Amino acid sequence: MTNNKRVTRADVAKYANVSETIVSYVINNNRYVDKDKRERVEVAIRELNYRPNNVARTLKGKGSNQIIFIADQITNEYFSRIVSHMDKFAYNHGYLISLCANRNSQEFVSQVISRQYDGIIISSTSFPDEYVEQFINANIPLVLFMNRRYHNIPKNVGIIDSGLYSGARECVKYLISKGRRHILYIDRISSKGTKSTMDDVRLSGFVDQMIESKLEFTEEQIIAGCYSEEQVEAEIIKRIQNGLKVDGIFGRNDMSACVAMSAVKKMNLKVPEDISVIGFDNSSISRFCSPKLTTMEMQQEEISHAAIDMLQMIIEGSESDLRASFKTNLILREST
Amino acid sequence: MTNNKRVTRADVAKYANVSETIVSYVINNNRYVDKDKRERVEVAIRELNYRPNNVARTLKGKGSNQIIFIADQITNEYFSRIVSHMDKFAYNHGYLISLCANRNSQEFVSQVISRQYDGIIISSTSFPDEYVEQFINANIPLVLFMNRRYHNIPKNVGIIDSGLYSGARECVKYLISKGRRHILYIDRISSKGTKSTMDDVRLSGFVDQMIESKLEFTEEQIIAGCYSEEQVEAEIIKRIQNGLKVDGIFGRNDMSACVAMSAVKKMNLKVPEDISVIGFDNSSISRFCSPKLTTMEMQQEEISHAAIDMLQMIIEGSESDLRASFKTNLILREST
DNA sequence: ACATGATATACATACGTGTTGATATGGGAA
DNA sequence: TTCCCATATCAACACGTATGTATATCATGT
Repeated sequence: MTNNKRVTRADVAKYANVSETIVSYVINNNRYVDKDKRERVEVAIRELNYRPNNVARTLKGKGSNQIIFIADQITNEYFSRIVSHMDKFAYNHGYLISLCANRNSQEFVSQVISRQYDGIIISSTSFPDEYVEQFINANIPLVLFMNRRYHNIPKNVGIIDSGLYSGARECVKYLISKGRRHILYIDRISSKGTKSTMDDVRLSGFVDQMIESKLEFTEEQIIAGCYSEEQVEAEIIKRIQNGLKVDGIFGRNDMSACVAMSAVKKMNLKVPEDISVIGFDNSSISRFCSPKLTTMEMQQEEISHAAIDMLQMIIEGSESDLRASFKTNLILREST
Repeated sequence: MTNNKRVTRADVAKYANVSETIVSYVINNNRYVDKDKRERVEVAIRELNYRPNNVARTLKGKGSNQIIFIADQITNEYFSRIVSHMDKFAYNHGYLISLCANRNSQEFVSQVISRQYDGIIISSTSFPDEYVEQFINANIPLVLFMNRRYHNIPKNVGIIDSGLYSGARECVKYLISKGRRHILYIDRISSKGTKSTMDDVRLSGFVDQMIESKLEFTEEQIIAGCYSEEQVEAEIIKRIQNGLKVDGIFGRNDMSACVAMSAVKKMNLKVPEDISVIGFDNSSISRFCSPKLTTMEMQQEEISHAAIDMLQMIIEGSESDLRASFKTNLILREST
């Protein structure tokens, strides 16, 4: 085991026979430094394998080069793609990403603030407004995904509409264009302990479009709050057997839609002949299930790029437009 | 907009009319403090909403309470489950997790070291040994997933065998038990720019078991290095049409297995009658594809728990066993 | 000749915290 | 009394870095 003391700026200075200040100037490249000394410092840095301590720099106010991404559900394919893209783009800007899910506590908020992240991205249907406000008051650069409705967002907070709301409306319209009138909405299958998602924008989009298109619509057409696939299937079957008329199903995500398809099959009905099914996310199950699922694709890469870019803008303090909206893309397959 | 200066220990001291040192003692609870003053400090902390700056504490050597998880492919369901579990367990220990994928550069290694993470977890088939060594030399607590072979790992580095190697062997044995003799291996569909995965333990498991079971085996039975589903399908069809005998297919993950099933269907062969197919990961596509895929389930929650626990052990310096291995679990469905 | 600007260096301070060592008080035991 | 220990406090330093301020040298232009 080699000697293990952290190599510091003082070591470099000693090795290069210059003052610490010179070393600092070379590293930050913001002052005149004699050519000869500069070279000696560079050699010393390489030789000693020195790297400025990021923690100390952060304390001095240079930023932590870290971004935190606050989400709720991180365990689905659609989300992991976004994370992956963000990770990539963030790194191009020199940032590392911390990820966390379902941390809706004051304790957590305080921790985040005390860690001096350079920026925060929130994509959560359950993260309370009150906590978002604390981040805003702490003046931390912030970008929000409009997975749900926010109120009174200042101009210096980035907002990204990833198209979920309009996408959900598109889904309904498409089912209508296929002659469907009696549409069921299947919410996501939640893991225990997660809140209800009644302010989810996909659901809002669904409801708004149903009303705007003057389709008949009651609460019975929404299946939500289920914790297992079996429960969802049972609910669907029960409602249809109780006389609810259904010729179309809109799954909040592809998983929900697939579960709905199993339920339909179990009732010896055919997809899409008897009931059309449409999903959301264009995840891999939508391509491999049978029949293949018509679904809505999001511009995940573009969205991720926009989020990181916006954050960078805010961090740099440049006065640019911090609102962006994206459209979803309908992928036609066999289930409609 | 409220006044925005960071509230610091000095503010608390002033508010409570005590010295800064007293505040520190109250927070760290490591010295005698007068009961009255203690209460005043506690009130002040609450009133001012003070929280010790994590960055400054880190600089003073108290640890950053951050862990970094280095991976290669983070965009699949199996992995996102592990991340999700880790996030949960880590938070219970007071840690936040940074996530990053495919950062195989010296620059990145230096960055990680300079950020003073309390621990590192590596699950990558491509992260070079040389960099791992740097982490070890820097004395950063480290846990490795045996996704590939490592050499000369010191005793104070945690190692977790998640069962991929033995699981792969189980898959082969199971196909053999079903009377299959001519088995094809389908590697993962890689995104451009990723390295070949010839030291992947699943592949090793496959090869070793094929040889041990004395099945005929040539390189032609391995389909790897493809960048798209179409390419994989084409390769399978080509080889079979060229006369390669195939009655079983082992997909490195469920996605590969599903693609293989499409190829088989396109040749008007039947799964499982003509060719048995087995996957790996028990991801959701394995339940929704048709026929439903036999696959191998990993103990993701237990593995994640073990990783965080080990890291905690190393950080605390307690002398415990830092080796753990898990078994996979065969899930029988329709494809075999 | 002088003023000016570019080049070049170093000291001292600050970021917000944890901890050492010194000091003070009071009570009980010798 | 004197000694010891528990209680209680705080000034000063250290972690590793960035930078404002001060100072010095030198070439250039007037």
